[in-house]
Amino acid sequence: MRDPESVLREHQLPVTAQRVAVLREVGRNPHADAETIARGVRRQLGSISRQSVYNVLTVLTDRGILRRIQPADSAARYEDRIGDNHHHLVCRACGHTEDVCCAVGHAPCLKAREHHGFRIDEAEVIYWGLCPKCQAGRP
Amino acid sequence: MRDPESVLREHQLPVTAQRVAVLREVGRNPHADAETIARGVRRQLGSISRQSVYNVLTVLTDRGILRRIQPADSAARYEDRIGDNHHHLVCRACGHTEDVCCAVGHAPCLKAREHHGFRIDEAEVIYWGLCPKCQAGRP
DNA sequence: ACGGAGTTTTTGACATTGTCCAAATCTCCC
DNA sequence: GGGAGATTTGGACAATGTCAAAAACTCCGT
Repeated sequence: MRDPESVLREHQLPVTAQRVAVLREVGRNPHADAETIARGVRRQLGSISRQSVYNVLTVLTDRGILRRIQPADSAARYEDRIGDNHHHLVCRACGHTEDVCCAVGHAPCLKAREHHGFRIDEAEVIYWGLCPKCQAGRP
Repeated sequence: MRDPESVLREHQLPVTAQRVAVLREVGRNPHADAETIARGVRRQLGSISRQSVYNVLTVLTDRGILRRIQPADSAARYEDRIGDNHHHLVCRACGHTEDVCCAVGHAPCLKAREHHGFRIDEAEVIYWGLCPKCQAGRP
């Protein structure tokens, strides 16, 4: 992710310490959940309210600056790698998440054959399995 | 889904009124969440504890009798259509969920090109969009 | 049928993740 | 600097689950 402050300005969002710090945290720590991000921001700023973390993440996600992913059995996670339509590999045991390139090609990489009248805007793919560590028996 | 009682016996699970009722509810109401299932079971049995609903759903899911799906922004949902590797169409506005056939072919219908050492057991695909009703402006 | 071992259900407390609201604070622009 | 409007904060609240121990039930052999 580029300089957080510039990113905010480009999107005409007021620049606040909280937003800058959250963006920095997500850049440093892809697939982090809200609580992890909050802890990181507290190391940067000293403190931040829980509500602000959610406010910021929501605004940034709505503007398309961040992407929210929400695998089963874990809190929502955030990443700043957007627009390249990659997918995720998630460990069933420890929740560890990795990016994988799109299985097929360009976005949208998949098209449902039937759409039941839905207007589809995204195909999300999650590969479930066990990460190397959990296969070895220690999560 | 076939006769709930037979299904339980085949899996060597003790047959209890709660399990039978939960299975019946899920069969009747695909993609229902735990709370919806609990309400349905209460109509059948008069009452069931929240914990039992979770116990039953967990046991049945672990045995592969039910499948749990957990789209972002909604509670876990359950279905009894398993083994055919179908996927889901989820409405971003109202959460309404529909089944769609596998986009490519047989299970597993997708293979990640990189696997980062993960042992992958399932590829889950969720198509996000707006259902016909929400497109029309009333959810 | 009956008894009893082992499983399941219930109850109630607790944890996590997130939202709502109003007041205080801050950012941006003039 | 001043001020309008947006953001952050703090505290209560909601939804979705999980934990643990006691009560109830199912199944199996007799």
